[in-house]
Amino acid sequence: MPELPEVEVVRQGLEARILHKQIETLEIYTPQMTLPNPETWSKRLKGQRVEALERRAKYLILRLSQDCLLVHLRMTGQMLLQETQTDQSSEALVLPFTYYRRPMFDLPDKHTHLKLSFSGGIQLYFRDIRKFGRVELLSPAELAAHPGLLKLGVEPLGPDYTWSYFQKRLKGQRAIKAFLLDQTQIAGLGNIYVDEALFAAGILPTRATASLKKSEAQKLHVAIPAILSQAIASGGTTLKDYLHPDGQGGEHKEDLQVYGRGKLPCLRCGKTLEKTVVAQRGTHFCPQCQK
DNA sequence: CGTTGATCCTGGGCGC
DNA sequence: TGCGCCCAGGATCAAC
Repeated sequence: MPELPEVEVVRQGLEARILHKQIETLEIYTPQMTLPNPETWSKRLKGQRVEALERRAKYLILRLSQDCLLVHLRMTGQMLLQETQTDQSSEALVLPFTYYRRPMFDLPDKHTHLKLSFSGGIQLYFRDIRKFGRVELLSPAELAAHPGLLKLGVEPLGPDYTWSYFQKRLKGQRAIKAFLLDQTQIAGLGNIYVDEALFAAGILPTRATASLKKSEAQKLHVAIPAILSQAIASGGTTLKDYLHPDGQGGEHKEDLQVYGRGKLPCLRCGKTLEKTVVAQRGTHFCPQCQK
C-alpha cells in the first residue's frame, strides 16, 4: 500500500525519466478511473510537457504546460514506465519495465487503466488491480482548490513539522494510532509506518493521545521522519503490489520491525509480537517494548 | 467533534 | 480441483 515513502520513490523515478518530455498520445482503458470527462483528455493533454513532478502526502502531482495530473495510488496503484529505444540500425527495441525482475505481466494488461506516450519513446502506464486509485486532470486553479489536498495536515518531512505543531495536536482521548492515520493532522502516514513509528517510540497503539508523556511524544515526533526517510532511502516497502516505475520492488520490507510480523519474535527483545485491531486497522506491536 | 460501519475492488489464502 | 468465505486497507460518506 503506497504511503508517503513509496509515492516519493515513484516521484523520483518518474522525474528522472519524463521531466520535460511531451505527451504525444494517450489511451484510456478504464474511464471511471480518469476523472473528470475522460473523453476530453486526449485533445487537452496532447502536446503538454511535464514541467515538474511533485508529491503532497500520498498524492503525486504532474505539473504540465497548462494542466495538472493528480494521482492517488490508494492500495494497489502503480505508475510504470516502458521505453522504446532505437539503436544504430534504427531497429525499435522495447525495453520492458520488467527488465530488472521476473516478468509478471505485460503492459497493458487487464489492470492497466491509462497509458501516456511521451516524446523520446517513453510510455507511462497507470495500473491498479483493485481500482481504488484515481488520476484527475485539473487546471492549476482546480488543483489548488482540490478538497482532498486542502484537508491535509503537515508534511512530516517538511519544515512545518515542528515539535510545537505536533505537541499542540496531541489533545483528546483518541488512540494515538488513529491520530497518526488522520491525514488532516500529519499527512502521508499509512498503516505500515504508523505501526513502525509507534514501535520505534515504544508506545502502544491504543494509548490516548493526551496520555503520552512529553518524553514519549518527543520520541514519536522524531521517530516519524526518521522512519520515513529510511524507507525512502531503501526504495519503499514492497509487500505484494508496490513497484518502482521501472518495475523493481522496494527493499524496506527487510527493515520492518513489527508490520507483518505478528507471532514472530520481537527483533529487539525476543518476546512474541502481537496483532490486534486498532482504529479499524490490523495493528502490530511488541507487548514488552511498547508501553 | 469523534467514532463506527459501509463502500469501492480484486487476489490470495483458507476450510471443507 | 473448486467453491464460498473472509481479509487486506486509503479515502469518503452516512449515521449516531
